[in-house]
Amino acid sequence: MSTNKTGGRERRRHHGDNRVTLKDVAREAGVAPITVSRALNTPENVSAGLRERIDNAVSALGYVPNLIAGGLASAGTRVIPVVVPSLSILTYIEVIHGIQQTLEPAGYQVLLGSTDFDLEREASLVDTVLGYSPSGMIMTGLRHRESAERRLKAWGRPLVEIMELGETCIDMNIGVENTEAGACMARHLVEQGYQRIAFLGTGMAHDYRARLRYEGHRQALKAAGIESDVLFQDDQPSSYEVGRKLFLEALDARPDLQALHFANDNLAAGAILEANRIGVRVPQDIAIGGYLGLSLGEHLTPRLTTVTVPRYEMGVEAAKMLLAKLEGGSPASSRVDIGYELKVREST
Amino acid sequence: MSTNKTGGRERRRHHGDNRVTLKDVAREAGVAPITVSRALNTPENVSAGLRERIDNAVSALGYVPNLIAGGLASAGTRVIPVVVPSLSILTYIEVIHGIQQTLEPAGYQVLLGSTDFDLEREASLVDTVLGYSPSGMIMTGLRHRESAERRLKAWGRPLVEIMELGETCIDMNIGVENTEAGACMARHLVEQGYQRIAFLGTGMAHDYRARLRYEGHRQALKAAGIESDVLFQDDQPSSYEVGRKLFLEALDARPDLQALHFANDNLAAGAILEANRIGVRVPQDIAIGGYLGLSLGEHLTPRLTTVTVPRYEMGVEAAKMLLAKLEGGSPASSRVDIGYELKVREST
DNA sequence: TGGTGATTTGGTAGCGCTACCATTTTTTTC
DNA sequence: GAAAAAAATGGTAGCGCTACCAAATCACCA
Repeated sequence: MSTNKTGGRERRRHHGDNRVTLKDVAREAGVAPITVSRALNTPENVSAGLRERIDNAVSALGYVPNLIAGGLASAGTRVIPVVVPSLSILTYIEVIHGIQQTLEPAGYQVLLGSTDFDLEREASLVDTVLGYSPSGMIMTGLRHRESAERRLKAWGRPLVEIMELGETCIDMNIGVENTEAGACMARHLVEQGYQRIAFLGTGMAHDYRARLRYEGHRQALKAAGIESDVLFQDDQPSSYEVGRKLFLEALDARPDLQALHFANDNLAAGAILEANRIGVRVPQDIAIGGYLGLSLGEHLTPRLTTVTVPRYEMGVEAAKMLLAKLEGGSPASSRVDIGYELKVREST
Repeated sequence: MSTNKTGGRERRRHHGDNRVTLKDVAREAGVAPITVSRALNTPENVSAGLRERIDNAVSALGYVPNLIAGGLASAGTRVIPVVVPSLSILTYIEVIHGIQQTLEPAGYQVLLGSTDFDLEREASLVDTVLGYSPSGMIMTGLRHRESAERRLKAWGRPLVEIMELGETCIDMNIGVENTEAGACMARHLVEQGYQRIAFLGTGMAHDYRARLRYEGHRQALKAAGIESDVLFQDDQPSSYEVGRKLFLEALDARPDLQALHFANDNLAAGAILEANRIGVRVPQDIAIGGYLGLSLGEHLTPRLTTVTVPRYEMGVEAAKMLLAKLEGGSPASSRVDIGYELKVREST
């Protein structure tokens, strides 16, 4: 029975998991706890000899720091909440992937939050995650409830708003000009000689970035002298199935249409796959354009013309901006246009 | 200059963000801090009158609990780390989605970790995330480094291992019998009359669940009296592109093949899309089967025969098992076979 | 009306760590 | 070689919250 070195009534006040603590390491190494703390956090302030003794004690005891305690005592917990509208949309996943691949090697962990496009939920999620004393934070979009915005500003730590670009971000901003991107595809369709062009999207009631792209689409058509404005939409989240549905709906309702501008590649792919099935020729019978640059697009027949956005890279860059600020410096720029690219392929 | 009510040299020892604390609420409501804590955590132990006064103070001051401090003082932090091999594989994303949609409404936050299929990284990630005093945890697979396994056992809190099914889990287990699933598709192909069947997969060196499916495939073929065993593999992660590559490689190397059993639907979809493009008829020229049940499969021409696994549901169930245990009870079962289903469609 | 038990409130002592300052030791300088 | 500066180590006091126990209040019944 290993009573305990100190021999006392070690009843361990709380429910302690009996984890090895910094104190244990200190005892083992014969130094003060604070010195162990230093050896781990700012090794340059500890003499080489002690450092080694402490490192040995750490591995001998299998010590793992309690980040919660550290977070309470100092500041951040090396947690970075990432708040996105949805986890069922590939776009956000790819951004998160980029973020995660960049933050994890730097010793930060990603805390996931999703809002289902509901700004009210976003606001309450902000409250919750701020409770974890995060070191920084990444949020989607530039529009938030006033309460959330106020709290984030008061919070005062590094924050990157992604996906969208605007004048008035809280701290840092990286994204694309959605209006521009929408206009880009519309212009392309017009240049290809199409006149009767529809825009097809989903969930545009809550996804205002999709609305921005639609807005760009309309402006571009107008600029080209096309006044008619055809819109098909659906409330379900984007999927191949909804793309297929919107495609059939459009064919049925407006057989005269020459080109379809889909709000994203999922929808566009669903349309092309259905076209393949029912023998509609793309682009001869009808042209199809998308947005995002999903890899699937390149494997379709015909390959999908799309406006690609470097989603993974956006995540990486957002994380880098955050890291730059976390590590005391400041990012090269606090407002980054990650850009987009029109990929003209055979579907238009 | 608002010096401070107490009038003192309020230098605020640390770097405090000046956040409203429980103490502030207590002062505002005219009660002891501990009472506020109770009003928030176990309101049934506080009289209605006080409860209301405290609630008012909370919203008047905009108090948000510091979960870090709470986590340190009590036990868990209401954080649930979810450790997966990769965030670029749709399967894991869908599982995470299910987990997140179930845990978030219950007041738990998901902490994301990815291992890149490296058990060494997994072990160190386990150390890191345990540092956050999580309330519970979800991990992928049943095989871990001995050190990680030891720590998790010693940790003693709810843990669900997902994706795979086995006799010896650490705490709770939900998943599918990969060997069985692999055998299921192979049997189907044999029953359809195909004899010369290949298995095509990626990253099988590190993805042992894919190896298990291959193993099942082999056993089924053997059981059917087919001794030849053709395997094509690639080291890159699964993608449409790699599926296409493997498909062409197989056609080229073994023109006599009758059926291709792909390790997942991403690969199989890449193959069908390429077949469409180069005019290979599926299944007349060659049959194609997959694994997972990605929605894309249903939109291909021909539609993809696959073994579906309810990935989102697996996430939901894993989270429910965890919640059951976290809330003091115990899950209906600590080992759940989420099952799979052979979806026979036109590609075989 | 006093005594018993149930309910409600409060006090105290940490959870494990680090900021801040004090002390000791080493190095540098004239 | 002594004084001054720099570097290395330690002590103490919390970070904001909750577990545990003690005290006070209330309800109830003989």
